Amino acid sequence: MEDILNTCRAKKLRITKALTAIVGVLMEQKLPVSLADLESHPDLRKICDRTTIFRTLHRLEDIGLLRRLNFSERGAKFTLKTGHAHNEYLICEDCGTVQALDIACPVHKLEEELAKETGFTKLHHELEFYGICAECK
Amino acid sequence: MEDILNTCRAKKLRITKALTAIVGVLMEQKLPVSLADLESHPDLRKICDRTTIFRTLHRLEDIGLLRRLNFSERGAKFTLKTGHAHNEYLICEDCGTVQALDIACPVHKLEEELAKETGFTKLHHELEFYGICAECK
DNA sequence: ATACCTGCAAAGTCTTTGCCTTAGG
DNA sequence: CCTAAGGCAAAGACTTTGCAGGTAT
Repeated sequence: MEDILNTCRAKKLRITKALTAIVGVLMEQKLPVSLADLESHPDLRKICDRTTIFRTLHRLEDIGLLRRLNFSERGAKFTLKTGHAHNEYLICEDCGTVQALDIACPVHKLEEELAKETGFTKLHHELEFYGICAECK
Repeated sequence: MEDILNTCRAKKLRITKALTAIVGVLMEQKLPVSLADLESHPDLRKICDRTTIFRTLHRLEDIGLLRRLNFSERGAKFTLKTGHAHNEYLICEDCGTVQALDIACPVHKLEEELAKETGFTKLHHELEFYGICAECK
């Protein structure tokens, strides 16, 4: 938590009540969350409105602390980049549940090769497996 | 083309002018396209409107001929599932260009393991690499 | 003949911006 | 103090739906 706030300070963000609350909520998430998820979170509902969350998320993204994911049909989801970020997810197309896969990155080597072959920099990836889960089948 | 239309017939879709035109345009695409891309395509612009394309895409998705992808920040993109579908893409976060990677699927084995371990069925995946391309850097 | 399909317009949903106020450094 | 951040309301950008009329089978 302090690490994150220090990075914010270093990047000239002001440490406001909203920022600390949002970072706090983001830290306790096991899965990526949407803007709407945050808006309705009890710790945020009363202290800041949607616009503040929206802009704060973008600031965090700009300074490289937050990753935006696009796997939901409608709307982005966000996850902190700190620590052991998961980049692989398993999603049921029927009930919509998402689980992070706790596996070694299966495309790390490929990513390095791509960087070499294509000249792309700052490579990262997003890998989602979709299917129908055991319950829904 | 005939294969696709036959599948449509088998699934009780009516073979309308709009359907054949949309399938035709989809077949000539090398990359996934958005609803807006289709709407402005010269072969479609005059013969059908956005709603028709929207609903046709959903019908094609329902009968399993079309895949919906979510990698663009805003709005879905679609690609036919026929033949050698690409499931891996390389995307520049600055200029937004997308290229399909012509590589052997790097997660095929993992996908089979997942099916076995989790009980998921109908597994498929979406893998996107993001970065900054050589020109934009 | 009868479902299904189409087009237009309108309603939704979620994101983004303008502008004035508040408060961090 | 000075400038970034917050809040409200309104504008955007797409997507989705209702309904009347057209068309494939």
